[in-house]
Amino acid sequence: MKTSTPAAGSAAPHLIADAVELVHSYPQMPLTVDCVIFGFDENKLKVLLIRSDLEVYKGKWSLLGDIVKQTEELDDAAYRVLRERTGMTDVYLKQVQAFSSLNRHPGGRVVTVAYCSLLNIRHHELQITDNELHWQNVRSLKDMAFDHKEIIDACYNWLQKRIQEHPLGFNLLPEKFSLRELQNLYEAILNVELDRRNFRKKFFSMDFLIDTGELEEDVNHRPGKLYQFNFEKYEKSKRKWIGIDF
Amino acid sequence: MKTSTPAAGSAAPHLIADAVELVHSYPQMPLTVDCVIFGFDENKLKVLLIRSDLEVYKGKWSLLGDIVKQTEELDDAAYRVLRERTGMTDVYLKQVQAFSSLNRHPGGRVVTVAYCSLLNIRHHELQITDNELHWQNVRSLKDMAFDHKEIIDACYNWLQKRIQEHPLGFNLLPEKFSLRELQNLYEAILNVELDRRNFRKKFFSMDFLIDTGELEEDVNHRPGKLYQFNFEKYEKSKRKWIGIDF
DNA sequence: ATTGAATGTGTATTAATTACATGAATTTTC
DNA sequence: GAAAATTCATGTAATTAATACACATTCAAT
Repeated sequence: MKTSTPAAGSAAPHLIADAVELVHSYPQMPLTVDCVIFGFDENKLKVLLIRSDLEVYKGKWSLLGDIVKQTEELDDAAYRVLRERTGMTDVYLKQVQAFSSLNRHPGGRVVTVAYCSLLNIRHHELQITDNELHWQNVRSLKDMAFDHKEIIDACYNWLQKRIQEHPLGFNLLPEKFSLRELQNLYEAILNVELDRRNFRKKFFSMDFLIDTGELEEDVNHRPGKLYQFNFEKYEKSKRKWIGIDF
Repeated sequence: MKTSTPAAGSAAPHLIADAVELVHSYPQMPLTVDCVIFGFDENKLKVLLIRSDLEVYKGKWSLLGDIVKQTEELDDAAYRVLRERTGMTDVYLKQVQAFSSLNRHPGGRVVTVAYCSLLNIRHHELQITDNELHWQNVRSLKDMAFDHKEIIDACYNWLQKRIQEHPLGFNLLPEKFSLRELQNLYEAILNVELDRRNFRKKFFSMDFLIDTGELEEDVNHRPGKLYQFNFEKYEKSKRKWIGIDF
């Protein structure tokens, strides 16, 4: 998953043995990943939660997470959680932050690395059959297990910032979307109201939207045009951005 | 260091015991922190390195890092490294990213969390007596131990981005600085040339610079005014920032 | 006193952001 | 099927921010 810098791969065996011995002397601790999985539905930003499997937290909601295996990279562990829980593979996923409070887990010292994931709540692969799972409004979280409220807050802040600088939002929408849907998404995530005309102007001037020529269906008013995001063109443009401002 | 959400602190003892048993069944692994300590000197961005203590990496430079203790938070471990190595306490320090490649350490699986630290290279508390330490130009790194080149690159990218949105840069300068020094800092970090008049206009319009009334000394040309950054005023302003752009 | 080098400031141009109003397409209502 | 209601689609003027650019001032060195 991560590009790896081979670490002294061809060094003499006794040197490696020394290093191995050193590492064996290091204190060890359990490491987990927790996925903050965002979805967008009914014009609200949602997060996917599961009932805590700990009796101490009975009834409380928690994030989807798991231990990191001895020979597993963090990204892979997070993808594994996503795959096992949602059945989805090509999902947006980024590491956000490690949390290490000593008392964050009632069972003892557990360090966790939080990941932010974005997916389309209507995606056909997404089979949330487990009735212990549910999508909850991001702004009505309370009484969560562990430090998961804090973790979600961190990921939500991260998302609010990131979505303004990178085209992440499209991961939350269907492949084809109307401009109104896109604006609703931004308004929900940023918790602001935006002027429709200026919003459209902004996105059109970026010139990354492809007009599919299709129209919305099953909508009880004049249907809007459907667009796709031109990821290919975006990748090529890669703007260099200087704008000191604080 | 981190605000901690007490985890089911008052739950029944047998429930805690269950949780403890669960955590004991988790795989464990060594965890370290690595500090990317930036300094600014001779109009160049520098990073503080130390000779690797591993024989496998004999002669190569590495970051300042250490193991995370069983009952130590990540932030505290990073601060400890800073304190022990530089003698400095009130230092800018932020977690950046965890690195977990399986082969990143020749002695076996070691996950590390990278921190970005900024300090004034001339600070009187900074005692780099150890001649195994040295400040190296960020843009002339090669042949580093572990994946430390990759870690520095990540922190450097993080810094380039962050410094445009938050007043971090001042941590690299003396308390009182000239506008020219400030501009040199930005130019060095962002690797661009900026127009002097527009740069000044920009900073003055933010209105966070305090004119100390003092002038530069020991400079063989017309001395510039010395300014301080008004952190207090900045903290109060906390602009809310909406600017979709990518 | 003259030269050199860096500081300090202002203005005109361009680009980006904001505020704001009307006509067109489609569904619902009567 | 005509009228009402709703949402889509678009343009322009005013403001604000970013950029490009030139000259007078201060101090040090000679």
